[in-house]
Amino acid sequence: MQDLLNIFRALSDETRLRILKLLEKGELCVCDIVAALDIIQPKVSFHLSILKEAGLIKDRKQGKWVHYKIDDSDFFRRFLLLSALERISEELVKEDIIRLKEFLKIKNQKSCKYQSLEALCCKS
Amino acid sequence: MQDLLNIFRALSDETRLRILKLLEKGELCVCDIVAALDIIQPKVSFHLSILKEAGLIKDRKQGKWVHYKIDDSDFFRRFLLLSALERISEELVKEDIIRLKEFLKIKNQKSCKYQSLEALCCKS
DNA sequence: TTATCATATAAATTTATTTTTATATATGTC
DNA sequence: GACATATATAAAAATAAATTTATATGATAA
Repeated sequence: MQDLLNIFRALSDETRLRILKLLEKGELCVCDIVAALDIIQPKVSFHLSILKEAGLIKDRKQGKWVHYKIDDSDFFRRFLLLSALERISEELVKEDIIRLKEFLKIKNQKSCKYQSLEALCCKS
Repeated sequence: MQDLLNIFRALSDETRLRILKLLEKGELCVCDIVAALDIIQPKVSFHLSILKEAGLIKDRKQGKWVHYKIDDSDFFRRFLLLSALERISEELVKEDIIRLKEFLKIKNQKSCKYQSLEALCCKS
């Protein structure tokens, strides 16, 4: 029961649904999400920890960065996410996506000055 | 979005899942639920109001009684409930069901002394 | 090795939710 | 009409969750 409650509790917050809606498009690191949602970093970390705790997302450490993505190892959770996120219109997260794209563009320009370093870059 | 948040918020509480688990078996009036869960009546009314607000259950007034049942008019909600409640083992709500059966037995003995009144009784 | 950057965590605060207690309302009974 | 019963609601209190601010950690770069 606690397992189920954690899942629903994790899904009952607007910020977390916005994060999930972004992660549906692919893996992102914390700073990407901070930029996309335009909210402070500890707040993002807090919400990511709840989503992770609920088994909805998983992380991957790479150097200074921590990348998060949807955890699709459990069928029920995956299916719940799919059917829930489908019900959130793109219109509602439009601004988030614009800010994310803008941020990724600048980030990818700044980093990777040398070809040889490209593989190490945070280009999620 | 608010609609979706209300649904998940409604589902992220143990008392409410217990109520839903009982209602899956059929319509019940408030006093049945109070007896089954063995909690005070205002608490039950509070949780029922949240479930109703989320569109997960609906009520039907009949004399002094208010009967509640799962609202199956929306496909997404119905399907969400089915897949969620399926994940709660019967073991966990065993006691609730025992108390409910006990209560219904006594209730049906007490009321309906006369055949002619039977149709008016609260026998959910 | 000092500085910087990305992220996490802790503590304090604010806000929201749940629970309890008391009371209101509405229906039906005597 | 006075009383009892089922339920709802309001107010107060208790608990939990989210937000902010400050700081810690750990990796890399200078």
